[in-house]
Amino acid sequence: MEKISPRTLSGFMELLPGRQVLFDKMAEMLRGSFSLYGFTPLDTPLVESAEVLLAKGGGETEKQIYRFNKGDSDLALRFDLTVPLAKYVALHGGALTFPFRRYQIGKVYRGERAQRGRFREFYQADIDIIGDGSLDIMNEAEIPSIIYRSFTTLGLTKFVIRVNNRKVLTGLFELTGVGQKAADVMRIIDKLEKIGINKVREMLENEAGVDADQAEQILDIVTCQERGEEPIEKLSSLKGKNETFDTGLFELEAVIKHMAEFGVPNSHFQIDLTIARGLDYYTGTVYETTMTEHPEIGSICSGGRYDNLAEYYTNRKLPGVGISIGLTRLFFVLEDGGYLNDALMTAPADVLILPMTDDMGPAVSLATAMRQEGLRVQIYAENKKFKARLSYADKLKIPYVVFMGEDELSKGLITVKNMVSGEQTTASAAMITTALKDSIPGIRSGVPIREPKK
RNA sequence: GUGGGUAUAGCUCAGUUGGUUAGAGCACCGGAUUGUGGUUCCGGGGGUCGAGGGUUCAAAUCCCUUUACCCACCCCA
Repeated sequence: MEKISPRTLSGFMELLPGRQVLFDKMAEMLRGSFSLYGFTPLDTPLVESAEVLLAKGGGETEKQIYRFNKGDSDLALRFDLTVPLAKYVALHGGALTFPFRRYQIGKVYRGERAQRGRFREFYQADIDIIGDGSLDIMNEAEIPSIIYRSFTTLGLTKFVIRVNNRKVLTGLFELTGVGQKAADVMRIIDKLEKIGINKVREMLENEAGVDADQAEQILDIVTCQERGEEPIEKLSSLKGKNETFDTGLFELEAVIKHMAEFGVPNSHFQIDLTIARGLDYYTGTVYETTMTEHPEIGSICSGGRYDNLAEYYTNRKLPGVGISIGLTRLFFVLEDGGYLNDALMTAPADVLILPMTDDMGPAVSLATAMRQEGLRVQIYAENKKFKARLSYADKLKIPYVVFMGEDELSKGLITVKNMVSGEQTTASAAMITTALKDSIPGIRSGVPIREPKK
């Protein structure tokens, strides 16, 4: 029979068991961090009606979304976790308590060309705080501290949380007379770090149709940091001329001030007037977190404030603030930096039982008794050679193997072998179970270094 | 959607100006060692050279087409 060649689609990721364990550890640590801030877990469907997901319409989303029909239904895969959240709060708002704080870790889908750090299927970890009618700016300052805690908990130190405020930019554009072209100007300004000031100047003039002196005014403000100027001071000089600008500046100052109180050290955040985007529903504060040692991978966590998340689904006004962490990207950064290593590796079982007689009964009873005590146990029931069985334990890094052979069973005993030290002990099942129970918690947190063979 | 690159064993890759039966390392299986793994040694299985067509006495190698993947742009986590 002709075989179909097994393959995984481009941009989709599959991990081998060892790395999957590490990925799950990473997700678990993030959940731990999020719950410290009082967020509740949420899960929503991967598939939604296309009408719901495309409510906003137009733009990149429409081009990149996976969309398909099943019977008469027009369906789509979610391309982020924020739109489904909007639907969720619009639908269940009556039953939720606001401000609603939820976290969600799940896969999202984008039908774009895959490349380094860009996947078609990837995990996002989102946290959002949704208010009913209003939401205090304090929440916008708290979000970066959650990023800070989450990343440092994972062991990361080399990252910067950049903060900006869209109202500041919008106001600035109005002030310089390019308000009509705000979207294009923002898009181009956002490229500053990547392509440099000269190309940006060129693009502003050629693509956005901005006058040379208008471009100069904007660039003067936006790149002030590179010249060693203090952004807040620079912006303050423009105060009182545009309402949107003033509001944005006030918010930016407040966020910066409270962020410090929330414990984000100066070294890990900066005002960056060039970050503008993320998805386009943001209306005020925006965040973008990049890894100092992996600029090529792009933003690993971004988000911001949106004034009316659910406007396409309800008349109820539900402002919010949130961020999205690109877990799949984060995982590669963590692996590359050696943050996920054997110290975090956990074997799938604590004990492997090898029944060596035809009667599996005693092995099954022992497994049941050990599981009752909280030990993670596998029975190796296959009729393979002894060395193959031990090799199985070795490959899976299972730390203890129990032998149940004629010799032991006839005396009512069992033998346990410590796969790390090679030591073997023969004793009653009860004694061994108790001894393992005491030693396992330490083992489970990581596989100890194997002693060299003599 | 646009541009560039790559495609040889399960994986990572060699393969000379086209020239006998296409190789290595890792992985896998067996043996040395029938109740003792991770080391070592010996042996073994596994390939329509991505697919289709062409040039040639002869193609993994040269040409054309096509597909997939990778990288970059757009955009983004």
